[in-house]
Amino acid sequence: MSRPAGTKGERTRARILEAASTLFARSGFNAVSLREIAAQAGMTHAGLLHHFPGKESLLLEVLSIRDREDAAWLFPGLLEPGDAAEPTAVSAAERFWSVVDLTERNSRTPGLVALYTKVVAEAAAPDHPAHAYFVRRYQVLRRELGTLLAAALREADPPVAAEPEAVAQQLLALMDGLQTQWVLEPDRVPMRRRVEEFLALYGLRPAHRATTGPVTG
Amino acid sequence: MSRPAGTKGERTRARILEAASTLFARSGFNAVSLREIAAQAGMTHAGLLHHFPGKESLLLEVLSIRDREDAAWLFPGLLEPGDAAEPTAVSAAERFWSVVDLTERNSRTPGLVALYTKVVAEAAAPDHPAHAYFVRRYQVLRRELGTLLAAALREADPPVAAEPEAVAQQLLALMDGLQTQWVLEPDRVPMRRRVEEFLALYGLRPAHRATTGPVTG
DNA sequence: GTCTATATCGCGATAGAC
DNA sequence: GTCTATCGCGATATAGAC
Repeated sequence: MSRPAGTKGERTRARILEAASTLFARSGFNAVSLREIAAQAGMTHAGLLHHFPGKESLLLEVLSIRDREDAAWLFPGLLEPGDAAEPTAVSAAERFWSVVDLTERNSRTPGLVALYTKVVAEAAAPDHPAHAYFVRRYQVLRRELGTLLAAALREADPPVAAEPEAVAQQLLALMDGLQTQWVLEPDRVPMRRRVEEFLALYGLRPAHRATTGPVTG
Repeated sequence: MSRPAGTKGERTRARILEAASTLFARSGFNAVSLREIAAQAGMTHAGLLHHFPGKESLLLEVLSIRDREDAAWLFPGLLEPGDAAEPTAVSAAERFWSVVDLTERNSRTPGLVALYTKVVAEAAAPDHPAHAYFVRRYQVLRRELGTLLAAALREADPPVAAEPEAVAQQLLALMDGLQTQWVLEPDRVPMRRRVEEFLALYGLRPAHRATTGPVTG
């Protein structure tokens, strides 16, 4: 909470991001104007646009911070090798199921889930500022999740012969698609259950896990 | 191609939709202005907005026309009972696999797929003009696809005991999620193959189908 | 009544002065 | 690094034309 270290520009950026994060989470994307965000950060909207090229990129930055926090926990050592938690403290199987837990976590922040879905959809355009980011994101997730899945499939009840990266791609698609439906109709879409049913088809079961609460609430 | 029948207002609406469809498919959503669409339809942008409440709803209408064409073929008799093709000309199993074929068809129109994904994402907001439409769309798809799946599961190699609507929900989510990834990286996402792998887990295989080309090219 | 146009608003984005 | 000024945009209200 204390003032972040760094240059004045970096502190201003952080101030803007905090204001944007609060307002987006509260009111969505379209309903919030750059002028509001700028006012909350103590500037005009043109001043804000000196730090971020546009409104869309502001949303992307807010979401990718959250994304990076998740990734740092799930795949320690992937990003900044600095101060990640002890790398091999948890088993591959445990970390795999914590990926599934993200589904549950997302259920608690429907506003941001909807925004994330929106940004992914718009990033389809090759010239979109977030395009390269999402391409890389899915590549990394497929590979890392595939590695965890390979281990889990070997340990499965009868070991299952399946291409881990293909299953990872299916799993990521299933989770994304369930989120789309869940955002529309939360009560009719038991995300976690559908994911577990899917994994059970490959012989993967949650086993006896404590309610670890693996990711920051 | 000849002038559509109906009142003047209906003809104007059709003219606007044709202009919008052309321009959206060519340049996407954001890059096209209401003023351009209106000009191509021979009016001012305010005149256009007399027929459609906003730009978003214009896109929704364009996409839902296409959606309705698909639905009319897959689930004859669901909508206007007027002149649908002979209802029981094809078996449930055949119609089920033609749903999967839609995935292939979509691969040929990446621009519209991206727009569709974008609209679904934005329709998450309960007050969005398309919200009710998509809620109903997924309800109908789950139910109808569930019915087809129930028949297919009974005929499966060893008959599979699974909740048809739950499998339908998984299948729809998988297809949506695969589209998201495919739009970003067409070469790395073999949609059709992933869907078939998934259905094989439930004992469902395409069997010996001719290359029917079930939906209008 | 049905349709279209003019006028005005706040918006996101850009250019240039300080 | 922040501002003022300006642009075209989507949207709304309201008045006018058929």
